[in-house]
Amino acid sequence: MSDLPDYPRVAVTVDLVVLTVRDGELQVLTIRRGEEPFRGRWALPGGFLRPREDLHAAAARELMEETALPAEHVHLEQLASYGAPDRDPRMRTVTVAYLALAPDLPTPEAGSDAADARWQPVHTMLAGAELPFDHAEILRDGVERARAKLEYTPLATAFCAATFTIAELRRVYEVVWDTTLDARNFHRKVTKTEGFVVETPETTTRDGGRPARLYRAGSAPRLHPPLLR
Amino acid sequence: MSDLPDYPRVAVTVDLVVLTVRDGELQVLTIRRGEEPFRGRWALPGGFLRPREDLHAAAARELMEETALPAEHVHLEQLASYGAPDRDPRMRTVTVAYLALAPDLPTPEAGSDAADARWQPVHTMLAGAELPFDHAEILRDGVERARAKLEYTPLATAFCAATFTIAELRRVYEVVWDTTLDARNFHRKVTKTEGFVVETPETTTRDGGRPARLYRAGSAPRLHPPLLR
DNA sequence: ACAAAAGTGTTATTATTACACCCATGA
DNA sequence: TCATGGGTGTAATAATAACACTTTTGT
Repeated sequence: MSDLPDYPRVAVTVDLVVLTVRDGELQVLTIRRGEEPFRGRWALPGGFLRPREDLHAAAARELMEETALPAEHVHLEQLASYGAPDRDPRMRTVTVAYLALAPDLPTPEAGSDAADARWQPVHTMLAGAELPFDHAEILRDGVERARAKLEYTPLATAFCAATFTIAELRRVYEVVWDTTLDARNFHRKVTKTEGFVVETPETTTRDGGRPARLYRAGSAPRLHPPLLR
Repeated sequence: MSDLPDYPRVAVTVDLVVLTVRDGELQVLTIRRGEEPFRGRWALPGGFLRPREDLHAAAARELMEETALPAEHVHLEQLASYGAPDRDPRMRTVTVAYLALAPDLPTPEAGSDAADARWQPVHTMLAGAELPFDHAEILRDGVERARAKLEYTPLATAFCAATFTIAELRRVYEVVWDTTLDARNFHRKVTKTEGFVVETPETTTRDGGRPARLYRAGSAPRLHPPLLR
């Protein structure tokens, strides 16, 4: 690196792909833009990086500010960065996208910059040319990341509440992967994979039928062996 | 996003983790810094994003400029972005790191900005506090990405020449994972995994012993089933 | 009693592992 | 001929998949 009054400064933003499983389908959090460009359009939440702010902190702040989701229940990881020279018509921007996975929470409130905030099905948002900027590409990448990570990490638990049944966890896999899984084999596999889930003393009948044991997320960072699609 | 004379511009750089397998160990391409800060120290190659340049194009350009490696034989993918407010003592920077995997090529020439360029063992560069900025963290993340991707993608072929023997491919796995693998089972697994490698008519005796068939990289984007560590 | 969902048992198939053994070359 | 690494066969073990069956609740 040389020194650089001659090198251009870029506006850095953080955008969020916040996914949840709701009504049996994968949904993404969208905000209605309150500012130009694309005012009134549904878009991914995001905003500018602040002068002395870390990237991850900026993502967590946007999650709070724009969506009012309780951050402690949300898994947040960096997804990728996007910097095509013309991705924003106003100026040169580079955005660092973050992927957030949330349990099925109440519809979020709109924050200061957003006129409205709403969960919408991923397939709807990717079907037409709904999303502005390169948000469709970012969303596709986020969904693909989530799909891949369900295989070899215990990340599916991030879509569940603090305690959950094995069947609820299975529905996460079925929705994200768009497949059906054998409930009985899935049950064995999950409960036998070291560190994936931890048994609690409680049971629930909220899914109907025989009471199901409730589990909490385990501490294993990876699944051995992986759960293959 | 609101409009933003009030929002700060950030200097965006691209840094490269270029890995290869050389002399039976995993090595990383380093350049000796020709400028302050950290002049004279070994660091990851990198440089500033240009005004109308895409991120991937900037990474490919830096690979050419600073290391003079033939880009067509190098796998290049985005790794992650790093933006701690004090990561560069000069100014606020965000760097988009790219991971490059190269076959065992001749020692690269130094480019314009670098006083020198050299392959160095990864374990050496991570042992002390050799690397400036947050380059040690970036290198660790790059190595971890490479290790993980060998399991479920055919990426190991990126460390090999255009044609390679199964044993050469196995040595890549052994070096990157720091394990030993059963040569006979590895051979079967690789040749039977659909789309991993494609047989060529040629053989070679460059590894000694009985002539080994040469293969090219296949077209499968993922390995089914994965090759587990 | 019945429906619904949880959870266990059993078996066939497939994948993994370990290692004996043969093959084709250079020296 | 011997050493070296390439490559195939085979049998034990382990993981996966398919599905019959029992358990425990709400209605």
